[in-house]
Amino acid sequence: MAEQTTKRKRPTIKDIARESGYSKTAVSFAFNDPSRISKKACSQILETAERLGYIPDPMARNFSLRRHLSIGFLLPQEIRYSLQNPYAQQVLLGIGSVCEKYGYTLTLIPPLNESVTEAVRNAAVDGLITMGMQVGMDIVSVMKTRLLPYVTIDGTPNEEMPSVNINDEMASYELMKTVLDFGHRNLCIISLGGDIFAEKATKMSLPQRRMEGFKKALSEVGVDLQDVPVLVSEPSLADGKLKGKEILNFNELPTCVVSMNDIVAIGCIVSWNEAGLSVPKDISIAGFDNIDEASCIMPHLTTVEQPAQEKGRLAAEALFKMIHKETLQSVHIQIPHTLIQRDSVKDLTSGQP
Amino acid sequence: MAEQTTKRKRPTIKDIARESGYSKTAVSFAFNDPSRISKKACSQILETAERLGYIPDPMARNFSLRRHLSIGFLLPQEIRYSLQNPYAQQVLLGIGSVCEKYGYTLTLIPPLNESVTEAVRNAAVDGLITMGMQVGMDIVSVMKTRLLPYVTIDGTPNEEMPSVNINDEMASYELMKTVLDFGHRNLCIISLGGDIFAEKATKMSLPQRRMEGFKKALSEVGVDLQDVPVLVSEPSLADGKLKGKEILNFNELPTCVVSMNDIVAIGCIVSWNEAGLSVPKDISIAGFDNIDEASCIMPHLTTVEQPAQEKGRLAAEALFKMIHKETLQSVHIQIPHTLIQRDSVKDLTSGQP
DNA sequence: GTATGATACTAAACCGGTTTTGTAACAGAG
DNA sequence: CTCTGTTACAAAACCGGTTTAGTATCATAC
Repeated sequence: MAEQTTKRKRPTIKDIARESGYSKTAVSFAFNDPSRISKKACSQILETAERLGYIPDPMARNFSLRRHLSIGFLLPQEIRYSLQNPYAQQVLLGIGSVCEKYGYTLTLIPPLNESVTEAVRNAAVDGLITMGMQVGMDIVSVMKTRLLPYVTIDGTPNEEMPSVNINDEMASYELMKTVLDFGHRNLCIISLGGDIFAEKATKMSLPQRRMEGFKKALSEVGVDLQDVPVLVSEPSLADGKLKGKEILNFNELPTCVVSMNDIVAIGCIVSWNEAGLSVPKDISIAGFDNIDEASCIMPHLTTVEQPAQEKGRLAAEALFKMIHKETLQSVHIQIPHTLIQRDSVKDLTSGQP
Repeated sequence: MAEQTTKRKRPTIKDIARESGYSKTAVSFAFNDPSRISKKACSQILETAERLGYIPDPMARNFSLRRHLSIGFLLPQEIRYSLQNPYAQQVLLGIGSVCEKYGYTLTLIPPLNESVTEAVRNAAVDGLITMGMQVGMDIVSVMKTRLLPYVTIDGTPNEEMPSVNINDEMASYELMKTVLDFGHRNLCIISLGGDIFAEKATKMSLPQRRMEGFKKALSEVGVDLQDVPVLVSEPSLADGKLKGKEILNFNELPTCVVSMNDIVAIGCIVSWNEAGLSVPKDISIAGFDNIDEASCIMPHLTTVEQPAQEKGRLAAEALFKMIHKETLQSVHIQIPHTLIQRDSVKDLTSGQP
């Protein structure tokens, strides 16, 4: 009854003030700007703090200073998908290295109760980096209402949407052209899906932009995009394997599969190998991203190199500029891509003079 | 001169109270517990909030409620190393999926100004997961002083150090025994390094524990660990390649390299392939972790499977238990490992009856 | 007609820091 | 000796919410 719970409580600045005989102000100065008080006061205060085990509460400090010292990375899908994708991992790495440089932490924000909007409302961050964000989404208005600076990677460049992109349409065009130049006409495309924004995708979404590039290359050789089967895969090895198997069940096996994503392409190769097929002898495949694994797997993957880390870095640098200037300037960064021709697409024209 | 900066300010709960004609309390209830006020009041307040573009400040809420809704993952080294390591990525994934489940964000905490201790002092989180933490480190006392719950993965199990581990000594013993059973005697070991705790490593650090396992297996066949060259590598593909090249310059090429880390083992294979060597014909190698890439690379890597995601998940679940019970109970979780024999270690005994 | 309780609200305290404002003591300038 | 400026500190306001304690109104019970 009379027994008191021994729930220890952290000492606060007030306790240190009382115990050391100085004021809260003095304690605050001792930690933040010792030049404002006498040497004696400072040492007495710090000693008291040490003795009582006082560490200033980071949350209270941040609240008072109206900052978080953290930027958020809004995950476009459940964590297990987002972080499973090596491309996203590289982007994360790029963002992270900039955070490190500025002494910020990096907050990974998964959808809250399956609601990305809710997650953004509650995010305790100074700015946000998103992937694949498009204008008109609820999230955008929440970020604007919160006056939260944001940058989107792989989203739709727009005046109210600072962005970092490669030229996806051009890159896809080049990739498809390479495949077509090798004589492939019986194709299959694997598009991107699985993210939370997919259902609201507009014409200018990332998969759509890449599809436009494919379409252009196809039309140049007289193939109608409508006649090419299109699968949609989540960006994971597992789903890639699944799509690979699915393709094996086609009435007519394509001579080449073009995937918008290396990890899915690799999944295909793995499942085809398991089924006894040899790549590119029996079937060719091209990917997108040039993740590290693309040059490890046999055969080495023909793909488009896009500097994922660089994307993350640039987005983060732009975001920090906004945070420090406390204004929402609009930036659009486009960085170069490179077509990487390796061994996964067979040349059907060779030997035919 | 007279021009006022048009720095928009977010409306606060006070503004909504004034504008709607109700009190702060009423506004708070409208958002958090509408049953406490009348329907009319609630709708008027929410309407006013909508009109003025009011979203409750997450920081102020969290501060008031003494919570962060975020747990921290303390990166043992610079971000570019930590997140480059597929093993750590899997751990992260495991932690993240639990955060998602509880509606928490996951804060990646890089060393602050190269000081992990400073980073922990300032971390705005409800709990911490660390990797390779050992008793007696400064960080531990900071976490205890802050009354911050914590769990360590791959650290030294200890009464003041809740932990998640496999039996590293046993796993290493088994791995080394496999190599020795295949007749290898001319070995090289690649140990773990590069993390911020390395210099303070005690006898019970992770590399030391694994070394003990190696030592035991070696002694059983009469080999002294002292006679085995040991390299230390950061857990990255790049450093793995470097160590691979270094080994090629040995006076006598080992018949088998045993790495404490798959990513480093893969780096070795890549550099050996580039040098024209064939694995395991010319040189064998065994790894540790069984990352996805271990079964992609040729030859498939002989390694120890440890459930990295599961480690992250268990650590996070334990941490959430502590957070919700608001007490620092000590837990020690050990999970099983599996030896995975694949094709990267040549059987030197076959053909010799 | 008064006590009782529920309803719907407000005022004020609180979370733990930082920062502005104020003041006493003292030094140096004129 | 007075004026001014500086030093070293304290008191109080502030950040933007939540929560406790309190009050007025009204319905119901007795």
